[in-house]
Amino acid sequence: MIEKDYNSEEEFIKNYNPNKYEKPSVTVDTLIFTIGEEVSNNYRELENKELQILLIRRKGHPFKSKWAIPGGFVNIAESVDQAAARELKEETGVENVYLEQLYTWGEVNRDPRMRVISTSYIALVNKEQLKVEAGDDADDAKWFSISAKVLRENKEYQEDETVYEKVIELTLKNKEIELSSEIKITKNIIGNIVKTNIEESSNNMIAFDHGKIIYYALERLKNKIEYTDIAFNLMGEYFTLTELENVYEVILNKKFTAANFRRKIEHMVIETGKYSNEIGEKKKGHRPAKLYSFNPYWN
Amino acid sequence: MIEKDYNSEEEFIKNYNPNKYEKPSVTVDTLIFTIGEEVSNNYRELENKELQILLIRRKGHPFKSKWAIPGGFVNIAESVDQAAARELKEETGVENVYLEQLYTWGEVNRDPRMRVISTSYIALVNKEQLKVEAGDDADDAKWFSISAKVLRENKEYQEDETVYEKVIELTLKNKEIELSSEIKITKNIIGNIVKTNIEESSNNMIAFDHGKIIYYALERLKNKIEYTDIAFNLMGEYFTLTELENVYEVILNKKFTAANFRRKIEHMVIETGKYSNEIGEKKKGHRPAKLYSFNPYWN
DNA sequence: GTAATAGTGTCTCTGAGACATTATCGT
DNA sequence: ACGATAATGTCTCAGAGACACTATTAC
Repeated sequence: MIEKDYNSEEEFIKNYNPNKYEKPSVTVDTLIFTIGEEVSNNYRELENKELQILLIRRKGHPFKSKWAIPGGFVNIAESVDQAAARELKEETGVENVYLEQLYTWGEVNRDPRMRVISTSYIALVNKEQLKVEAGDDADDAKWFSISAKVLRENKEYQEDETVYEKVIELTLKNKEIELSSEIKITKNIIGNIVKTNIEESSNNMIAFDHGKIIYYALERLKNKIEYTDIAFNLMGEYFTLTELENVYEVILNKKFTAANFRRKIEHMVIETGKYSNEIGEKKKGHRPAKLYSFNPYWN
Repeated sequence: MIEKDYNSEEEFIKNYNPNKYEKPSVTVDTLIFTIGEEVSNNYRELENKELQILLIRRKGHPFKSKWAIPGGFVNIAESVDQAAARELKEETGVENVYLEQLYTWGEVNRDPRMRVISTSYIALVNKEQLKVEAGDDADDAKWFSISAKVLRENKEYQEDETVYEKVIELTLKNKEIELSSEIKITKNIIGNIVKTNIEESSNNMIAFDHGKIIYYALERLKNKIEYTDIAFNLMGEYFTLTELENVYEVILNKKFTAANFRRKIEHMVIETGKYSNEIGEKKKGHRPAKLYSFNPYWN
């Protein structure tokens, strides 16, 4: 890069040509997660919880009528964070929720139209706070439950190289439709250097590389829920410990023992003195639970 | 976004105008970390280890003659990952080292010339593998040792809001020069929602927002070294457990007890049968140490 | 012998997990 | 009374940390 030697920074900037290089387009995608519940018929039983993500059916090309993570272009006058928050608000009406940058996807051929670099964000919202239940939306946005299954796992010890492969099937479904994506994770170990590669080998009705992105987000959630307090972003103001436990179980896809779970998180919550049968219409045929709130001083 | 309704995806793409929106420029910055050592005069003593980062003195505007993380524009035909690897190779000559995406910085006024979105990467290299000791480089690249000090910490419990503030002083220095940056971390807790903000309040001879980026990378390193094997990317093929311990200590800025540290990482290493006095010219006036190598099967 | 690092053994404390037991509600 | 969830107590096991101790080298 050879440039004329300007004396002052001001002079330099005045003469700078910002279109010297061909530029990629930059977009944001916001993965909106929430906890949904299936109501049960039994008056005694609690609702079944599941992790859900909001997807949008594309109206135009490319990937017309396939399902995609909501997103759009970053305007020239807004920060990338702001663009993500804007997309979130447009789609769900909510603001001031948990919003964390996930990853920037920079492969050359992600979008058939042109070179697009996309920064993805994770948003965690509590379903009670959603003004409009998405799904009524003109956009054809719907919540999909998320589940992932390991299809294959393989480790090969060669001479100078260890290769680890795992194939995951990601399933996104609701009452009307079921989407799926097969993701292959490859770890390549040579000497001390571990290289990890993620690719989407096949996919059913999911736009772009969004299956891969959802998988990546799920892994991030699993990690962060273990050592941070992000789970509380999915809770309402008051919650029972069983509800909180369900959120952990749904994201980590494993069961806890109630007694152990309570000890694990007791320093993060505050007893409110309220009970689950006092608020709302949740009359259940069993012992009412104490309602807790998040303890902002826990660490 | 109103678009004509094309019948096929091919037709749509052919007619798509990729310059409908004004685009930002996209750059990559690669934070190159290594472990450096100060040789000691005492024949018995081991070298003092320190965490170092490679910075470049800017030759042109803006921020002329200030120190910056090496980086550059993403070419239209290369992926963002490739751009980061290319920058790394240009600067240090190394390839096939650990390279991890850190974060994408998308504030509007990061660069006075124009709108620049920058994706930063962390590279971990072993100094022995560096062909050219950077610093001889025509680019005026130099290694700086990194240290961070907490200047102030404050927690305020207001009615509906908890505000936590921490001010960190980041110091980057080598024999000739000392740079510094003051970084303010603010946590804002309202209800269940925790928002974290990082800003650079002041800065001495560091270009752009690079002080903030280095701080962010340091935090990532501290986190990941605890639950992954990234530390081994900073080691050579053979190493002693004391060397490994030093790497952990330098990054985490705390001391371990040797016996405990050994138990902690024993499942990640393999005894090689070699000893530290057999390789190289490291004749030291104390008991020679066993040499270990990374155990790729540890998890 | 000395001064330095290398390496091991033991104790305590803490947190996670398994499991058993009691409490309380709506029907 | 029944069937569900709520809540607590106890035991074991594993890992982290503190600390004391022994081993081995170059000079």
